[in-house]
Amino acid sequence: MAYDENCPVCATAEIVCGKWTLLIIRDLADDRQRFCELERSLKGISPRTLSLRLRALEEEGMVKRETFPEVPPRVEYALTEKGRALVPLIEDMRSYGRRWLGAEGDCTPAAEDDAAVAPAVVAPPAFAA
Amino acid sequence: MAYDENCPVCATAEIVCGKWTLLIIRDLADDRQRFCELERSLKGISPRTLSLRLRALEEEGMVKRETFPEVPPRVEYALTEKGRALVPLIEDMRSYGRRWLGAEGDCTPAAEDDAAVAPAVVAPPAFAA
DNA sequence: CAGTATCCGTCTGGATACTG
DNA sequence: CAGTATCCAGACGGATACTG
Repeated sequence: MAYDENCPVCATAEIVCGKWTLLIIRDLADDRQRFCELERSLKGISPRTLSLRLRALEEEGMVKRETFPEVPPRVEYALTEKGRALVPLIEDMRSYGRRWLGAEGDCTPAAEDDAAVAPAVVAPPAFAA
Repeated sequence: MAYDENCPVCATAEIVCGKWTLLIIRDLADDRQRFCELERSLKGISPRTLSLRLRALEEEGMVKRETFPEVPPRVEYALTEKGRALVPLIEDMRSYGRRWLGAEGDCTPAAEDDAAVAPAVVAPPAFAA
């Protein structure tokens, strides 16, 4: 982009401006998530975009990526301290949206849970070529 | 864009995402500004973009436009209550930028004032064709 | 001064398919 | 599951010139 890097507002704006960035932070605010969980809660996001955002967030140090060398590959994403520091910003946005934009939904991953029971494993069968 | 309109965070994000939007709000936070003043403090913005943003902000009810039928045309922009409600968000961003992004500048229009003395009128001569 | 019109490049992000 | 590769459309925004 092209504005003053030294301005704290501008600098934060550059991070915040990505279309899904804030939503990812929001989804990660409650607890760590795996790639596919984010993919589901961020309904409509493409794997490419999610991947890009996650990578950028990781490079900026706001998200921590953890890999588990298991048979069904598992990767979890969580906020770092730097990332968590963004949460109040999101809360402000939520308040604003409710108060001035008439957006009443809560849009939290938990809210759109159809079955609260643990799905345990979605698809344990092999997938190797 | 394409995400949940009912989510307060998403709804606010759509407003906040425009490249210059937040900066305009910030510049208007202190006091009302005219078009050319914004053009100057938002160094680098094109009149087209400024015009578009201002118009959008006006339609969304965050900015109030006031015209003065004077010989050198004068138009001033000011925040509405709805627009002013965005200021705390900007303050959060400023704090974040300072604390985590190492952005130390303040980027306020007043700060980059070269000569504090009133320039009175920059170019009073006629400009009519 | 306060914009608008036109043109055009860039970047973002979606769709789809494929891999480790 | 967790991505990556490719292709592509459309939005965003800059430059420049011109008008009321």
